[in-house]
Amino acid sequence: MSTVDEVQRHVVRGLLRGEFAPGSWLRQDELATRIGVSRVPVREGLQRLAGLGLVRFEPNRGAVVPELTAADAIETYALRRGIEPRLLDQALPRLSIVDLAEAELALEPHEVAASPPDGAGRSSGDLEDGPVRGSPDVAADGPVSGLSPTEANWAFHRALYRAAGWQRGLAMVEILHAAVAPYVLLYTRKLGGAATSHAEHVELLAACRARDRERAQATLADHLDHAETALVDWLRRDHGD
Amino acid sequence: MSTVDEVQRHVVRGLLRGEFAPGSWLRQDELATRIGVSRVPVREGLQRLAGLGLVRFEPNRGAVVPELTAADAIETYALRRGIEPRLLDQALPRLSIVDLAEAELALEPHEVAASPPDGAGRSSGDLEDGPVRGSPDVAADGPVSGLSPTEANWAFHRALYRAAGWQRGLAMVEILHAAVAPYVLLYTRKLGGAATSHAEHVELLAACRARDRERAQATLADHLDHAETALVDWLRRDHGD
DNA sequence: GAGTGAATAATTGCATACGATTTGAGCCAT
DNA sequence: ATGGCTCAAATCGTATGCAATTATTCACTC
Repeated sequence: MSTVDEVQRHVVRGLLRGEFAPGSWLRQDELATRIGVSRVPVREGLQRLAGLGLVRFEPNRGAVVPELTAADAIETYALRRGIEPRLLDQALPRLSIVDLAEAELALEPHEVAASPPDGAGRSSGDLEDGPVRGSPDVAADGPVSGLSPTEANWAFHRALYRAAGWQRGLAMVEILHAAVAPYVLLYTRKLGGAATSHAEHVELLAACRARDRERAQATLADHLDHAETALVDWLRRDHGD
Repeated sequence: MSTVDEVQRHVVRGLLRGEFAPGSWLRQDELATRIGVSRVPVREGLQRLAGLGLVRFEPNRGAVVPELTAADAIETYALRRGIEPRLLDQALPRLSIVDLAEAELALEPHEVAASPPDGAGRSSGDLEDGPVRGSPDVAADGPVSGLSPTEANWAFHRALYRAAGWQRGLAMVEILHAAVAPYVLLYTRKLGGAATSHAEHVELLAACRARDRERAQATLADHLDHAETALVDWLRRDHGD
């Protein structure tokens, strides 16, 4: 895997785990030393993510994790409603035992103590921790252990969509998931909205096992509706946007 | 506009105009000298496009314009069917006179002699642009002149979708357009399939003017179906995939 | 003490440089 | 001629360095 790929993975993972708070700056030096490369491949990785819309480059200020408005969230879920049902439809008859097993695996609770979003990189000078030392560096992505809720959520959906064989569509949906992940994490931890989501996942998986297209589609539609409502409400209420 | 943005524009434009044939390599030195910068921002721009899926990086071999299979085309149009109707739906009640005028403008015939795909993205050395200063060609996107058919097509759709205010969705659709553009150009020029597409555009614009949602949606659906059929058929027949 | 402006530090964006990898040409043996 | 081997040219990927921009500190005024 190329260095740029590694950088991309590192940052996407960080986003899914809530390590990069919305509005925080992704310091190139910091990422470079953390990953162990120079700033050049770091910048290239960030540019990839910029292409995907997961970060935004501001002239002479670097890359920032975009903050989400309620309107953004509505758009994101509208796009998910446009894409995910088609992916599911395409994948459903092709789902292998492995896919289903992987989805089931992602259903187990995985909550992990993620590095709390420290308002990272925010100019306000309370980064008394000295240089960025001692991050456990996570490394290999082999065993499925210590997934954040959003990581597990994406792993579940991806397992069900992958069989569609739509690389581009899968990438697009991953982006949409990652785009809302920082916020989903926030409201999940505050409101504990994971219960209904989990139940819907179970139901969706059962429908997929039964190859019951109609039930699967209905469940997915409900799932998206509920997730959108929860996020948008939270953005409007607790976030003032 | 940052240098990376300029590179991105340059390459996307080249793709929409058919200047970079599918399968050809995007030589970093060549792009760098053509645009008048070093290879670093060129690479960053290409990485952005890689994030968008418009080019693919192969280790130690650089960036290549991906070739499309019939399956890829089917996926692309499925995604367009998932996204574009929603964009149109959202935009329809918000369309301004300017949007409609812009769409109408894009309807006029614009065929221009594009640099024919010269096989492998080999340097066509007649583009020497002495000064290292930012080349003033290409310029802003103000006047609509000399658009390739695919550029005009995208300009038309963009004009109708922009009012939705969905930045991410618009970007996604642009990617989908650019991804098939090289092939659409090829079969358009060979088979002259532009006639029905143009008629559908006219009809779609009229429906939008009348704020006739149902008619607009039906027209768009037909439009996508026809475009997909034409492309997929061509890929299967004349391209052997 | 709050506001202001210059000096300093931190950070970015890009050019250059160089080792590493791939491509291609020439040469030899078969 | 054809296939394989060697070496040179082309090209890539990344580290380093530097000018330019932005952020922060701090002395100074009111």
